[in-house]
Amino acid sequence: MRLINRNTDYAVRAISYISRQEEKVISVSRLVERLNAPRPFLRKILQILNKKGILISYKGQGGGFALAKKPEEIFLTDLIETLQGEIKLNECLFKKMLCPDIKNCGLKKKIDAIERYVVSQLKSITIASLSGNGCKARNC
Amino acid sequence: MRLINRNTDYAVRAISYISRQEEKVISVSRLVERLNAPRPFLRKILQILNKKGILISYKGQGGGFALAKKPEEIFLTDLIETLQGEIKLNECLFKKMLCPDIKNCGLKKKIDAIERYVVSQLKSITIASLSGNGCKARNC
DNA sequence: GACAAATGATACAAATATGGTATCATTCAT
DNA sequence: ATGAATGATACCATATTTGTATCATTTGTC
Repeated sequence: MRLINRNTDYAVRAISYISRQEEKVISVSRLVERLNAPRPFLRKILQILNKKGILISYKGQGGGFALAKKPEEIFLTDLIETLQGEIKLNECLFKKMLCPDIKNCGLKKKIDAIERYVVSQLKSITIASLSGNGCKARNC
Repeated sequence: MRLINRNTDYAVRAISYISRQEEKVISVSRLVERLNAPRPFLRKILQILNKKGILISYKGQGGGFALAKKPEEIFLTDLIETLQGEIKLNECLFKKMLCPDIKNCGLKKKIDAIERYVVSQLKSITIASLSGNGCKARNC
């Protein structure tokens, strides 16, 4: 039961790293070196972030990835939703089969409330808020 | 990314159901019927809850499972921890490999705070609080 | 224009977690 | 004694997560 998986974690590290460099465009080779991430796996992640408009990619010699937004505008929820899918702590496991009246399920209501809180908290986290923190830990 | 898996969900349903019956001891056969759960799977769950002191089992003819505690004393966290393991939203994925200073990781700190909140909320949920709610939905 | 350095796209595979099955042993009320 | 129940445990199927491999396309440099 993890809120953040490896996709997202690599993404956070990569974006944080890029955001701290002088140069804007950083190659995968450099990221692989710094993050100790498996190259094809990291590439896949970066490609997705590119498609989603969080990064911009440049092909050809001297190419790589740059931020498409300011670090203050990249939210953790964006990364999670892009790389792990919608944030749903709740997702009832039985649907109509077992639950004649899912709307009145006490458990669902309570978990829903928790979920709303978690999402609201995650929404407040940006790459900038992580880096600013003196977070050398995540290699950012 | 679910807070509650099928183990726990079946457990909640089973315990809720038992708590609402006149008789104290309920057989697996009856639970299977009411909950529409796969018998061997449910048995495994009930056996674990028995070992953990949440249920009491009675062997032999007329046997089955009874609550070992009052519904107000059975917390959702107990069930989750017993059946899914410790509640850890956070669990850093890279340990020492990548993180030279995990204690100062900004992301970890933030997720930790969220985790504390979630656990505190889950701790406030008991079987009684679910059943009392008019929760017919979960077949309790 | 040729070439090498980079990403784009995509199919495949290994490892792990989750959900479920099967079977035999043991206990106990009748 | 017997049958109805749980105890213990090994196994299997499926889904998800994590990672690999490969070929196509783009682009800067000579």
